[in-house]
Amino acid sequence: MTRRRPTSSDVAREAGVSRTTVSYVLNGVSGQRITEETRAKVLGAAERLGYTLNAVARTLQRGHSSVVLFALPPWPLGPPVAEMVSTISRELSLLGYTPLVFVEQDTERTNLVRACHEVQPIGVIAPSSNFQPGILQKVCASGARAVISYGEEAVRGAYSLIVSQAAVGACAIEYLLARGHRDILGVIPTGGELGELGKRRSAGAREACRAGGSRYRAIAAELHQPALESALRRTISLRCPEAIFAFNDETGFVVIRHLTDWGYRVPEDIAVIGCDDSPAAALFQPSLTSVRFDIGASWTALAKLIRQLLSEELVTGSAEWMNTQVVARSSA
Amino acid sequence: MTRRRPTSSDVAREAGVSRTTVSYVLNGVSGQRITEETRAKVLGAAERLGYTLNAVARTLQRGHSSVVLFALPPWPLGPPVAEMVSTISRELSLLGYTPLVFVEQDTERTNLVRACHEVQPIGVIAPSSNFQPGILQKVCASGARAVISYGEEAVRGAYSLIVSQAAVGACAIEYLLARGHRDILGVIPTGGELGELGKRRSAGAREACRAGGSRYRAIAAELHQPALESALRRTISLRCPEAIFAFNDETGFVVIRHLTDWGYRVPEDIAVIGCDDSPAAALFQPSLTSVRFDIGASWTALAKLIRQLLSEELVTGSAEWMNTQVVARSSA
DNA sequence: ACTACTTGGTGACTCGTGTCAAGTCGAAGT
DNA sequence: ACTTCGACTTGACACGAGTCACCAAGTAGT
Repeated sequence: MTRRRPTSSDVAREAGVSRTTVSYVLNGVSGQRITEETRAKVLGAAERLGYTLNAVARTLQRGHSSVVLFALPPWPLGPPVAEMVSTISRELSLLGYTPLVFVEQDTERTNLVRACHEVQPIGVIAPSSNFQPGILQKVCASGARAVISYGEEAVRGAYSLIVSQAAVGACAIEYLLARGHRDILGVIPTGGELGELGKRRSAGAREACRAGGSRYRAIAAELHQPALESALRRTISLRCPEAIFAFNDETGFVVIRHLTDWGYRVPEDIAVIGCDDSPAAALFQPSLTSVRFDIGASWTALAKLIRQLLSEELVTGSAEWMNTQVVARSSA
Repeated sequence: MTRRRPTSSDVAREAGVSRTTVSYVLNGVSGQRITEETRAKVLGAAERLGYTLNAVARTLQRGHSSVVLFALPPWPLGPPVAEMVSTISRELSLLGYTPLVFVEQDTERTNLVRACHEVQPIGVIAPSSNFQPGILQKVCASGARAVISYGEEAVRGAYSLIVSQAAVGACAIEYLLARGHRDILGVIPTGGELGELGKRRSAGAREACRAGGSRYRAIAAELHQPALESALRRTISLRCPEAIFAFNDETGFVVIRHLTDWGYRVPEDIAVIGCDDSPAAALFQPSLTSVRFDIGASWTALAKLIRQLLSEELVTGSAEWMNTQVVARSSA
């Protein structure tokens, strides 16, 4: 039922020429002299047989495929990341590469290396947290010509896109400072990679408060748990903050709900700012002020960068790759 | 800098045996007699050299890799899909396969075939809308041993997971009928693939209403646009429905916001039910009743199915693969 | 001492493509 | 008649692994 795909030998036989000639014609090799007539014969035979080249064989011979592997961290990804994935996919696809997404497992980080061995991608884009010592070398040894890391810190030997979560926190704080708030409380969820993200954003917030001469406290607890509610109540009754910086919009929703339940008015008594600018933020009552961040101003710029990296030799460098911006609504 | 990876020939040389022996030892081929001493020599040499097998070469020889390609439709994917992806990834990874995600382009559907040629996956999981005539055959010809389709309709020749959007709509309506509502309005967004989804859910809703002896109207408009607001107002003033079925939670939020702005009480005057059970649904005021659907009750069951398909010959069949369930909250 | 059989291991071929060096055959130049 | 091109073709090797058929040495049987 599943017929064997025709090979270049089949095409050669059909066209009555040698396999070498077929290869030269189909790859448009320059420096070889081939008559228009022969070209036509080969092309016609390939067409008739429905020839498609075996990419795996070419990968074996070249040492790398045309796949660009895009590794994603294991935690659930929101709409901005989804958009990033689909846009980069489209751009790479237009450039003639085959974009594939690799979802990391929280258990083992070396799976990225396994995936690289499996498809020998020409390019790899992965979170910087993934590049434990030795990983980059293994990825390169698998044939990758360009490696791009994205995340908080730079990776030596890879082109690093700095996506700073600290900057997100700082952006939120600067907005609150500009509104005159001088006592700010951070609410940060714990647990797993989300907790790691939270620490980063909170650290950026604390630093911004220090620089702006403002007080900063933070409470950390698991979302949707009674522990968060009680910690929040205790902290607030101890000393009521002027504003609350929520790790993300969902945390913001929870905080606002509790505050209003307890009789606080938002934003009159306590202002609340979230992060991520999720769709629900505009619809919530009161509507939630949130930090919107675009990972990279222009996707075509990223695509261009990737093409450069792939066409030339392995280049290293780094770039700030995050725009943050507060979307002001009624909660702060 | 990027040293060549050692090959099995290198291991053979290091161990002082032939390449054949190395292959037999490393693959644990039965029916071959190999001394414990030789085994140890080979294993030791492989260890010393840090040998890792070149998967591409094996793919060339076997005709397929250990990659399972998971194709995703081009529209933005919500948290449930993200969870599905990450869970299936984990399960397949545990089974020894290499799961990779392929994000389809809205422009060209044949890109899936290109990706298959590039990595020659052993298994392919793709939306049923992708299987235009001829596509399945090409995917199989690229070496795939198991093909699973998911979506509204079944695909001949592939194992089909029926994921019925109509059932989601029907589930919502049945809940409303049980609550005694007899005049229901559907609010469905338009545009692109989301619109396609909407039509399906709305059709299921209409059918359920017909079966239950209830009236059903639907309005379709682009979300967050004035057109939706005016259409909603006009329709309601014409005849006030007892309940509103919103295509998804976000639509539900918008609807509730408008209704309360206009002085209607939810659910006393008009009940509202959403779909997707998004995190914000519980936090919204009033909290939004929503249809939760698990795509497949048990992921391990799906993993088991995949393993079966991969280990045995190509099997076809189909299964209903959707559980719907209403999460009752205050809005309906 | 000859054959039969087992043990332990190897040479050679395969998968499909790229590419380089060498060879062929006709036509044109001197 | 000899050389020199142009336009190919041919053959060979490489990429890295899997695997079938065979072989040399040792052992047992008669």
